[in-house]
Amino acid sequence: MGRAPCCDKANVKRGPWSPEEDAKLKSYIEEHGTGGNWIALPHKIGLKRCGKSCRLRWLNYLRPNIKHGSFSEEEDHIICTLYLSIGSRWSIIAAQLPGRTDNDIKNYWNTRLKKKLLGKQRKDQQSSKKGAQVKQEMKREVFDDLKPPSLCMSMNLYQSYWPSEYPLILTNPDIHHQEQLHVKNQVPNFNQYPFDTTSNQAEMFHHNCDEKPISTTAYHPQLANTHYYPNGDGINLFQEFNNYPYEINELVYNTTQIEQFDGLIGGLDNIINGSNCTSSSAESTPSWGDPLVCAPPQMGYEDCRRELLQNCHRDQQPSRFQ
DNA sequence: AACAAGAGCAACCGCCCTCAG
DNA sequence: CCTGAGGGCGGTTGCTCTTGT
Repeated sequence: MGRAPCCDKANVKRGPWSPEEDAKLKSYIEEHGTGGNWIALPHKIGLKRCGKSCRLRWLNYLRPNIKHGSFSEEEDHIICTLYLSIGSRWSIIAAQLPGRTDNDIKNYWNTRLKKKLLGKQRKDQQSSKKGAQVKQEMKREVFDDLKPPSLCMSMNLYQSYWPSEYPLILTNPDIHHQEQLHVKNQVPNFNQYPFDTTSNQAEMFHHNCDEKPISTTAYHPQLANTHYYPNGDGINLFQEFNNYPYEINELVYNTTQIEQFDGLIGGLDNIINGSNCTSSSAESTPSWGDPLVCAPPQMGYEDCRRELLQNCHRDQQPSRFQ
């Protein structure tokens, strides 16, 4: 048995809202509120609209303090940084941008920011392409048919917080296609641990890193509310990374100019916690292609875990976190 | 000037989660 | 505990406007 529709689709108006409908909805909600029931709302006002449609119209367009118009550079930066950190959780990203709706941000990302990012990347690549890179690209064409190299993304997230004495090699998750992206020098060697997409990736990481590096999430417990939860054995750092959008994986995988992503990820601190990183340029505010120099973690694994748990507890998270 | 292609965005769709009965 | 309604959210669609030829 299928699910009952929320409204009689044959008898509701669809398509663009008229100014009259907007005015009706706006004045009613401003006077009476939503009443906690969107489905019943249109009947009360005499609107021939689906309740969900009313909700969407109110949230995305009619409610007060909605910001329309172009996005600022700072907003761009926040969106990109959070997208790289938490993926397409538009409502969470929107919560960091007062006046912006998740729908707005989603549209903005899909139509402009994504292209801006990829366009910049391609331009950079074209201008600096050398023989080895061409070779790598040819090799990658074969690889395109395979699973996106999600681990590259997750590894890269660590970069800003990775102690310089523990340089990284990014490795494709597919053990049969170990094309490596050298981020800094060498070691540790992830290849020695058999990898498949269903294995416990956190365990592997844990093993290799001697518990020293801490995830961005661990530094920013606010984001832990989204998905990254500690379990009894530590923090499950990787459970979401397989869901990373392909183009971001590709971007990270493809890039030889990791500094750009350092800047993005390191910028999280500026956005959420206040600065823990310093820009390598004279400006205090990081911008595109502006490498950030981040201090190595001051906290150890246990410290971070404790802090994360405290935050979970404070925010009344379910007991599974304790 | 006319047409096609592309870009931008509002709105819809449908799945998932929560919670009341 | 089970079920179904409502809300929330991410993905997608399709209309309108702009730009290029």
